[in-house]
Amino acid sequence: MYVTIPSENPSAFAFLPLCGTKPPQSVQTHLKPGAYLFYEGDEVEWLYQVTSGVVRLTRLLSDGRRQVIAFGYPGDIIGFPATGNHHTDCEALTDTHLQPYKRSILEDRESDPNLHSALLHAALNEISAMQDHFMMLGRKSANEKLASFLCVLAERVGTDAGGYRSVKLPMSRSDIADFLGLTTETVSRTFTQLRNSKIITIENIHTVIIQRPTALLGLSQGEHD
Amino acid sequence: MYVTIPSENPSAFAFLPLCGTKPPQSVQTHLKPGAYLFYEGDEVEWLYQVTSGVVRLTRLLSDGRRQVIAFGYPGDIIGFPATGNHHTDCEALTDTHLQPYKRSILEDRESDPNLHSALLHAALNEISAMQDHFMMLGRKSANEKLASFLCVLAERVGTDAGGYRSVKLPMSRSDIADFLGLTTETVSRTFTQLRNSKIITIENIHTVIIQRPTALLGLSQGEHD
DNA sequence: GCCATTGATTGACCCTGATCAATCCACCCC
DNA sequence: GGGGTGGATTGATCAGGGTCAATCAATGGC
Repeated sequence: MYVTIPSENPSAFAFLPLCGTKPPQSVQTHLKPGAYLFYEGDEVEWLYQVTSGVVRLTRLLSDGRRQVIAFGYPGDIIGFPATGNHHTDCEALTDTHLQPYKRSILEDRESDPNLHSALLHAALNEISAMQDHFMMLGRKSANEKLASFLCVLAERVGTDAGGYRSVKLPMSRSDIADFLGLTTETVSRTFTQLRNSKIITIENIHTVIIQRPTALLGLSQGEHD
Repeated sequence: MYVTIPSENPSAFAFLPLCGTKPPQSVQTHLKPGAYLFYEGDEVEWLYQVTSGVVRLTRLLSDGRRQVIAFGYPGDIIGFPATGNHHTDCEALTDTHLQPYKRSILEDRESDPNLHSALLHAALNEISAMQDHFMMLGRKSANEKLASFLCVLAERVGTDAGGYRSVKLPMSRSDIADFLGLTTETVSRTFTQLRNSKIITIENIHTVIIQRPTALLGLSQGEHD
């Protein structure tokens, strides 16, 4: 999941045609919170589609700075191989179920044409979403970043809570910070600001309710207050 | 071209197997400086590989903020379609020659298997390079950003100039700024800093010579001074 | 139940990079 | 050659967000 420009609203995350064949023993299809699916440098053997749960893809700099590349929500494909190796670490944030696809399906067109085509389109959508995310990282303020993030989550995985939209945040504040290019302190302060201006309520640390979605959307697009 | 982590050094930008067939009249294969290849929203009919010259891909926010998504250097593929429409504007910065590929080659596996496979790999490499670029936009200082940018350019398109590496910068300072998530003033000041610390010399506004490549690489990775 | 641990929040302060404004410079056209 | 134009540089100032540090709150172990 990337923070894309709301107006575009691709939203059409479709589940790929799942292959009916049972995956071999060697593949992970279920992760407990905190479990790692792969590490940076590992050989890519499988792509995965998240079917339930949330994972986090991170990249580290030698001095410890971290960037959360993406969160993997149901429907998302993770593990696209450029060279033969993973470029990120992947950790489960919640109980997560995965549908594995052999990497060769992407490279070898014959084995399963439909799946090949579906994975290809997922890769192309990924490129497009990442382009939008550049704008967010490079050009948006802390306010706009967090508002955009909440808008995208509300749209994609929000649930109804008494007429309002409720958003679960399985990740920590520092995960959010490293995703948006901020610090935990700034993320925390920005949450507080949104709460004080009655745009959201913070039910608990992992759940926010969006009280004024239009105001939030406005903020995400650069309107002040 | 994205600003990737230098140590990885993919660098292996290979030209695709060019199709021998003459492209139809309707396609652009040559652009003069300032000419646009496509605009955001245009229908994607062709992918292009830059064979010579440099193009710039940009995305605009309604309030005028701009993000340069990428520069297209020889070898780069531009115009990957997610939906059927372009998500960026594309302008030539120099005299540019392009090799067009029908979009259908990506989607239709039959027409040209080799080319299909080559384009697919280009797309996967693109994803990987963009992930590195996230780190740069989200987590690097102005110094590190510009140093990284110059390192990547030196590696990729630098030429020899009396034992030193000379780098042509066909883009304006504000293009660089919008690419790195900075302002033109900051880019300009950072160039001046690099010049004052004798890491580069600025031959003219569009050409820099790298005097101390190791120092520049160090800066790009977060070493101070 | 009590304390230790870890993450979140808040506060005080500072610094990097943005903003606003004033030259400067290269290039071009008469 | 003179002057006009637009991008680049430099300067002065400001502010958004980072840093450092002090609570606060939730969780877990004993």
